[in-house]
Amino acid sequence: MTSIKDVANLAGVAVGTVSRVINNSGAVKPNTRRKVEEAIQELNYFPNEVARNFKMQKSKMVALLLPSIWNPFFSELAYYIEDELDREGFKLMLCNSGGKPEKELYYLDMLRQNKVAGIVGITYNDIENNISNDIPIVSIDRHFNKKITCVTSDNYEGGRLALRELVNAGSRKPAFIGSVTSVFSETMNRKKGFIHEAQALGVDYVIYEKPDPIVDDNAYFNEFLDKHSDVDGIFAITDMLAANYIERARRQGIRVPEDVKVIGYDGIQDNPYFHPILSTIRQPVEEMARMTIRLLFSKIENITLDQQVYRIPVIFKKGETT
Amino acid sequence: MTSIKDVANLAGVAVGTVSRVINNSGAVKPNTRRKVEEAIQELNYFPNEVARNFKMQKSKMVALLLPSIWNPFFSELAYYIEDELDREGFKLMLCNSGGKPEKELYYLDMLRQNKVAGIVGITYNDIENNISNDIPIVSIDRHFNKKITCVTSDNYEGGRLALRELVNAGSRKPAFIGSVTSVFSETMNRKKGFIHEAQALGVDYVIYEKPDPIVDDNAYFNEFLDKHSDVDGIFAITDMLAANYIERARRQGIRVPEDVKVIGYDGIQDNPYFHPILSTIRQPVEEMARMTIRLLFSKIENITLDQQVYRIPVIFKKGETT
DNA sequence: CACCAAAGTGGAAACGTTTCAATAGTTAAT
DNA sequence: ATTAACTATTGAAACGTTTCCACTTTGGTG
Repeated sequence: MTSIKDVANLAGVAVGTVSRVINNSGAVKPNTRRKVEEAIQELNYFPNEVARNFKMQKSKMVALLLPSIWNPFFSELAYYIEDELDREGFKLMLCNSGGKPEKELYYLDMLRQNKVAGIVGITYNDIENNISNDIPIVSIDRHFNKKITCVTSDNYEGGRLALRELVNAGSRKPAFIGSVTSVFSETMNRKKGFIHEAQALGVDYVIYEKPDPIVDDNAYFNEFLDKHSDVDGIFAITDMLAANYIERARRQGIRVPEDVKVIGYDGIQDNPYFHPILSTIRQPVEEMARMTIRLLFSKIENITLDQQVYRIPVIFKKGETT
Repeated sequence: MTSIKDVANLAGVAVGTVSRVINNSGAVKPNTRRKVEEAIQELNYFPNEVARNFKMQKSKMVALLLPSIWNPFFSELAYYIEDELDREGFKLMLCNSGGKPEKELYYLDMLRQNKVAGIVGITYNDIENNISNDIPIVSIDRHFNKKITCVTSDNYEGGRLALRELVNAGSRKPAFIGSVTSVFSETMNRKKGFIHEAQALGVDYVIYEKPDPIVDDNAYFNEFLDKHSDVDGIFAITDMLAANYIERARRQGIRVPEDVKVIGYDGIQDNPYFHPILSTIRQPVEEMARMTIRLLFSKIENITLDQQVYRIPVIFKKGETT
């Protein structure tokens, strides 16, 4: 492999000079620069990024640690994250943890050994104490404490919005359905917003949560449909859960939206080919992704941030289910 | 940062010895090993992977270069690819090219500079001539020539299977719809199989292709629906196109599957919550992903492969549209 | 007991950069 | 013509490993 030394030899200058030409650092005479550039051309030289990373003791690699890229919400997020990283010449490393704590820690260790510049974490477990202080992290939808900055959609307002939209659509007894997740999860605020708005409006409501992880999906839904036959509106904590509910309700002869209005959360449907087209609280995925990376860049550059949690507004996207 | 030297000092041995302990290479007395391990513990030392990569002139990083991770087919693929890589301690770098040739080349350059161990390429353009020989590549669904090994589903058999299933479902005049893609694309064999099987069975058929990229989607479908009102079966080159067709047909009062049977290709629906549930030729995504990586490992280890193209069998997955 | 092979260990070179102190070259003012 | 003040360049050290050669120790054999 041709190295900076070969270029220096051919151009008749010292390696330091070549380095300065490549990096546009320090002063170089136009004439010298030309000679060096010619040598680079001639030898088809390109800098060894690995050697650079080694010398500099830092890389332009950011890791995205999430449960599964297969999840459409995450894959959209990943798309924009990669795009934003690329704008600054950063690269993305993808790590699927499966949501397993031990795998999360395993990856965290690996990332430390690989001296990544930063981490975007979407984790189920509290990684706060297992991460060395020197590596910047921004998490999405999980708020641990001040070491890790959190970006999230405005779950609380989303919950309020969902309740209002259900009521607007005619629901008299709306229900929130979801799974109990980590105490650190920001998504629980969807429930909180839902409840508060129902109370503010004086609306009767139901909360129905399943323990996470799901042991018996069928049992969960059957019990719900049995117990709460008077419910005429559903706010599901995710679009997938909403779709799942609708499918099961349909089998029991419950019509959506005629009998029951349904609103999901996420906005994963980006094409109108599959039905039902969900009414949903749309997360501004692109904005979240880009903000996450910009915050991460700030942390990498040691700029202290003024907030611990950044909440991005959501919008209601009307589909066929309200 | 604590280095191998600190460990050596504390343990009272030479750096070489510590290295041998860490890598289990060469002989080390049990007693010495213990001392070193204690020092490692005490200092909370972990090896600097970047320095290692530098010294070894190779990394355990594999890049996945594809149009967009947002595409559900690719995100499933990426999931399994990462999983298979991880089994051998390899890491995955994700690159979205947007299908743009210049971005593909830009990434290829970057990957070369970063000395990745290998590349999985899902590209729209012929990258064959723009890649240095020394970096192993396996491509998915694109067959350029012998330098790049190709993994693909058995598109030809998939096409034949689709035709047969349409006929079985009662179609008398099936049509193939798709976009004209790169000549290197293996996916064109879907059409070939479809045609051959139709001819073999003596069935009347229609081929309707749109130029890629799509300039006017509406015009495309309107023209097709106009011109070919006698068509009673559709084999769409992808599931997304099938779903798109169904939606448009529905608006014109065409019922699926009563009036027209539809079969897609890919098998992207992994949950039964959204309708229509497509009848489709399911690509064995997991198997393709794992085989791709195993072939890549072989190339990395300089094992010569016996084939240029590896075709994996597909299956017909019956949905609601036939 | 002397010798030898094998096992264990030390030490230094090398990988390709960047950076920095030291040196050389240039310009402009006296 | 000398000097001062820059500008440009050189050359070497350093980053944290691995590897290889040379040296030392160990254990077994004649």
